[in-house]
Amino acid sequence: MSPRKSVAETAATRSRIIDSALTLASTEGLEGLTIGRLATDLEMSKAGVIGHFGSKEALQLAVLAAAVERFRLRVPARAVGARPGTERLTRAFDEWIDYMAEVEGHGGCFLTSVASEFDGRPGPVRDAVLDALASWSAYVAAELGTAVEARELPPHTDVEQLAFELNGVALAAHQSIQLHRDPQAPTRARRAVARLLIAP
Amino acid sequence: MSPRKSVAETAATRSRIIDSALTLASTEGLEGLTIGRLATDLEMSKAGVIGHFGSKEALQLAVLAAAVERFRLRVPARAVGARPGTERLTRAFDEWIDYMAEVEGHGGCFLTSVASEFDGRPGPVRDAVLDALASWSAYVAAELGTAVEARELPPHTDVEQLAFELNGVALAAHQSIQLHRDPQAPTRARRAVARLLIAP
DNA sequence: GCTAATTGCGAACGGTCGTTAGGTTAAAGT
DNA sequence: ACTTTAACCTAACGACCGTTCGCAATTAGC
Repeated sequence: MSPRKSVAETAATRSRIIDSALTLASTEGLEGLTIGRLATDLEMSKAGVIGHFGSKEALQLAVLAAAVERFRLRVPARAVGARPGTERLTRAFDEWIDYMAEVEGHGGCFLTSVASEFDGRPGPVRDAVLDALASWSAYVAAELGTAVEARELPPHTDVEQLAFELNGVALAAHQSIQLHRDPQAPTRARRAVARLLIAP
Repeated sequence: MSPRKSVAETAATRSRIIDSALTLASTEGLEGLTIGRLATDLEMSKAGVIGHFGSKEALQLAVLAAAVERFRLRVPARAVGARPGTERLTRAFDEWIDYMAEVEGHGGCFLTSVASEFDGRPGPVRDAVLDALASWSAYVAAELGTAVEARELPPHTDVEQLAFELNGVALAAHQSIQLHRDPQAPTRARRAVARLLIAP
């Protein structure tokens, strides 16, 4: 039927699968994702799809890794230009909020959704989620530490507490956008971040 | 085999099923809940289980309704004793946080989990979730309004904004407890609520 | 040009899914 | 005492699940 592709196109097919899987999993969940459905969407056979990964769990991990990479490129990478401290953090949360509000089918921040889906389900997927969130937490904590040192925040600031509250703002934004589809959510979230990061 | 039960015990069986389904769905999700698995846990046949509800979706709605009722009895009902305004709201969030931190197998606030699971899945279940959350939102907004009238909060308070941020605190608590199993989460959440509700 | 490796397909596997039909048994109504 | 109703069962249904096997087609290495 179709002509065979060169080896260089193997990676292309792989990422085509992951792209489609990301879209599918953002509505059905990472566990609700099925190989048959994925194969239909891609106009491939089930064997052709799973052959690239070996098992469903490996596919799930690959999809998650792709989502994490996408988040990294979209959020922290776009904030490197800003001055370390509150400025960079504000920028990063700004980007995150924009990212969640994009409606190009990928259903908000995939990582946030999967974190909720797998919170009570031990295994490699949960571990990978925890890794990604730990990395993000470390990033936020480091920037907050810088901000305190630079006196942008009061010296007695409880960094862990502030990180907790910032995370809450992001989660509230995610829910407002995904569930309630409230167009004011990004504005509210930005205001909340500002209230936390700009010393009163 | 087993003796037939009286009609009065029909409701008992029904609630036995719902109880078990709540436990199961709090780890597997409401969609990941399975009639076969449920029947095995209850030592019943699949037909015996589904016969009480008619379809899986009806079962899901019944489970959700039970979770909502449980939340109502646990959170707002326990706050009626407190004075309307910030006092009652603080009490309500206190109860909510305690509720989420309970580890008796029911996996935190079920409503919060399902809200995330069905945020991108239209249908009766999503509608029921939206109803429940709208009711809770109205409750919070009303108490905040009372607090503003009573000058417990500044007159220029943006009630919607404050409700958004309070919701974020609850979501952060849910994630910290369920995913990270951080024993400090309740303390952090209470501190965050206090920072929002006690005028600086 | 020949061989080896890669890529994807078709078909099938045992298993589980939600749902339904029909039968059995006990309780309720009269 | 007899009938009706309700609760629950076994058995089966078609559909789909993830996974595996063998095979055809194409490319890469030599």
